[in-house]
Amino acid sequence: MESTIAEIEVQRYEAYMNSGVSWVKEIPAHWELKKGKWLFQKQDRPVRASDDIVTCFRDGQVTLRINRKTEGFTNALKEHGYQGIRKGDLVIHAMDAFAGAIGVSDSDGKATPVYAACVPRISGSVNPYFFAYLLRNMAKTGFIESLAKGIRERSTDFRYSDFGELELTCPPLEEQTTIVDFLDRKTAQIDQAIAQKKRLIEQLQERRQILIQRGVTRGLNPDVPMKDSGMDWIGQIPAHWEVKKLKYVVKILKRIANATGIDVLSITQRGVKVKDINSGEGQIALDYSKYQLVFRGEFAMNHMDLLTGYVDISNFDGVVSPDYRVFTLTNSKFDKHYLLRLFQLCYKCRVFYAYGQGVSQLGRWRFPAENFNDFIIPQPPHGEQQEIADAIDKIELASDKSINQAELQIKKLREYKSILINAAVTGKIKVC
DNA sequence: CAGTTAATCACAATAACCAG
DNA sequence: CTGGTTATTGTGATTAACTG
Repeated sequence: MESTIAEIEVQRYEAYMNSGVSWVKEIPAHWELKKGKWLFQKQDRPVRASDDIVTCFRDGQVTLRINRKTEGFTNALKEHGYQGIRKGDLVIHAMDAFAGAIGVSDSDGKATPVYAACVPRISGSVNPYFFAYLLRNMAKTGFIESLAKGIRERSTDFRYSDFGELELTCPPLEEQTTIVDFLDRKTAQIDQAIAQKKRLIEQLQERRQILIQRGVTRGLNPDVPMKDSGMDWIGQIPAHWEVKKLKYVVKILKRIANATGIDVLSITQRGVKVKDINSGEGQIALDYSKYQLVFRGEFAMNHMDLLTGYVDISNFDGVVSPDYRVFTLTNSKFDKHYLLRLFQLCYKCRVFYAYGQGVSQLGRWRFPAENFNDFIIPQPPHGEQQEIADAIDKIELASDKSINQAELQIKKLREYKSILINAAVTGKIKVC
């Protein structure tokens, strides 16, 4: 933590004193500690006819709801107790303050009664943006949550009255503004760097997908002569490849266990995993004896929902839901790992989706056995299948490495950002 | 009664369970 | 096999139930 702070040119204030409050040990000697209520006053404004709803998000942005998103909200039948919000108000969201829902509004509008709209007690005497940074920092460090009186998870109820009793670090006004400007600048830089890393990850994932797709459907040699495949989802394939219906390649199995005590497997989007049925998590079946057997090396597929389902080769002996599809390779001219890549591609690129059936395309879109059996796949020579599968393994390994690295960098940037904000608003560092 | 506090809703995503 | 349903989580709200 200290070493991360050292990355910026650390400048300390000349003198410090004990703060006397629990959440910060010492503060610059010329700063003051003031209760929230001496600095800010709660406003109770009537709602105007033209007001739109202002929302305070957990990242601290306080803006018209429609600026961020328009869906996923319900509208009140009668906006009982609603209040006016004005641009520049320090807004505290009593329910979600513990998670950082505190900020300065960038718009005029109205909000629900769980919001507190605060203005400086003496106009122009404090910079609300400084205190928004400070309070969000107190949320991030868990201090606001520690004040909770209620029992349920979101009961923190950090209301104006609680805010009013807090002793807040209060630098001179010019310093508040200097700190705000500094943090605005720095956090914008950090956010930009994070956005860049996120784009990089997207690009890596996209590129990986393209390479996998190319390998599976066209092979590794780009110069090989091509022919029409007759499969609408591929188009052309190498001229020396063949095609086969799945029923000549794999066989669907259904072996009901009629016994319990066997490991229950779950088919997740990260592969087949052993499910912990004693943890109380997820859905639990009344009767596991009707589950079907899966042996190591066999395929298991969630064909119940072509949107959220997936397919994998099991690394475990166990049982899965009888609603799932277990099948095994029966054609010695095919390589298991090439097939798996092909199937997984068909999920990710919504190829199977086109062959689905059901009442709802959202959540209930199945892949009927008949369509599965008649599904036509490319058949490269066996040795080439192995080469393709090996090449894809390598691609995946390399891109995983880059993606993990970028994710780690994002994590570090986020940490750095909160450490920086913490240091600036509590006077651990002097900014200029 | 108004203002708080507790409970509940909505919606999306994931991974299924169950009855006929 | 088909159609209907569910548990859980996160994050934005709304609304019912208390309390003085």
